[in-house]
Amino acid sequence: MSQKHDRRFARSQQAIIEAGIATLLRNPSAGMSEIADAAGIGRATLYRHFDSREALVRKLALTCMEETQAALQPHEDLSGRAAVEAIIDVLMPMTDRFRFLVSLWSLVEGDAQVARIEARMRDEMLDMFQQGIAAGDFRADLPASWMAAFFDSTLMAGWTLVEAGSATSAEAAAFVKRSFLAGCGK
Amino acid sequence: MSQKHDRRFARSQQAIIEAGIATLLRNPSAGMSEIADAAGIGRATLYRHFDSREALVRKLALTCMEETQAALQPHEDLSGRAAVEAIIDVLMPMTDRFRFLVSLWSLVEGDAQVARIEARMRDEMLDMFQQGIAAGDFRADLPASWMAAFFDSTLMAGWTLVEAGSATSAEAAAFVKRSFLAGCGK
DNA sequence: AAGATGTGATACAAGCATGTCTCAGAAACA
DNA sequence: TGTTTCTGAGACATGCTTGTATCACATCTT
Repeated sequence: MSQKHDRRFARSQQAIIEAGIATLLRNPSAGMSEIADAAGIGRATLYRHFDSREALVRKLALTCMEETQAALQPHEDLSGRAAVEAIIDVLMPMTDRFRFLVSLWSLVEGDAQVARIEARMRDEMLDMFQQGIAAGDFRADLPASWMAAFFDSTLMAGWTLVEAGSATSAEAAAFVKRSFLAGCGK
Repeated sequence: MSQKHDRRFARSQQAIIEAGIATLLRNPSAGMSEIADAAGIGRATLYRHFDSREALVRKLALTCMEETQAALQPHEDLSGRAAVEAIIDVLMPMTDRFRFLVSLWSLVEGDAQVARIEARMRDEMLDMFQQGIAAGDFRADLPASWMAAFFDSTLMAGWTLVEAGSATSAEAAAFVKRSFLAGCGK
């Protein structure tokens, strides 16, 4: 990778991304000051890393998508129930990333690159469910588009429970698997 | 009811609420100008009806909760699967109302009255699921708190599908029923 | 150690949304 | 019809956020 920057630069960058996701998730209309404070850096430094608030939000969204995709990469070959279970196990602990995308979608949906990547990820999901239906793993009386929406929303429900303190991440993952597979499997 | 106002006043009020919900749902950071435009009224008039943006948002949330509760009222005596099916049928066409609450929760979660009403509605939901579990309608290996979260999220998934144009409201309702009851029923 | 690079603090200009006020005109009421 | 009530348009002050620029200082590199 390109190591063209100082250690400090990389450290700030990381702090910004982490704090940015957390802060905007908690308060979607947080300003640059609030984000800088949360990251433990000066506002001026934040602007040195990102030209504008819009650029920052965009970068955060892209990062979340990249990380999500990277986490799913190893399980690309799986399909049907096995794929669903693997994806849930991988995604449940990544609360922030996926949730950032779902909750703050309206902030980035206009961006072309973001939209392109999202479309690709969605298509992969649809394929996965389509395959599962064809293989007899999933019920045939529900369209793949519904399964994809249902899957995302069920993951969100799991995170809700974890955030509310009503369940651990592992417990929530179990609930998600049980309810989703019972709701779509056959 | 108290008819202490002009027809115009009532008409503006209604337009503001309708446009407010729709506009803020589309763009959570919409300003008073944008909302007034959407309602087809002047910004000054908007301020005559609501002292501040915060008061407006609060009113919108309370309205959504009232309408939701009023719609559910007639089915209060139902329980188990029948209750779930009835609630889905009633709520699916009310996309905006419930979705406003879910999507813009962070804007109103600080308000005491809003929180009180929300807590009551959630408790009623929990009771409903608890009863269903006791009656053998729902699986006993899933906590009622999960079922409540799962139920809300599945409704959201249905609305997502409708909004994306992938299904009609009736179709989505059928998907929601099928997947939710299969995912929690036994 | 010396130079390069990144940082925090601060000041600053500009834009935007908020909330207030006024006034002329339109619509409702009785 | 005459009076009351509501409205739209616009001016206005204010505060907040954005984005830029500067300077002294700290940290990294070599």
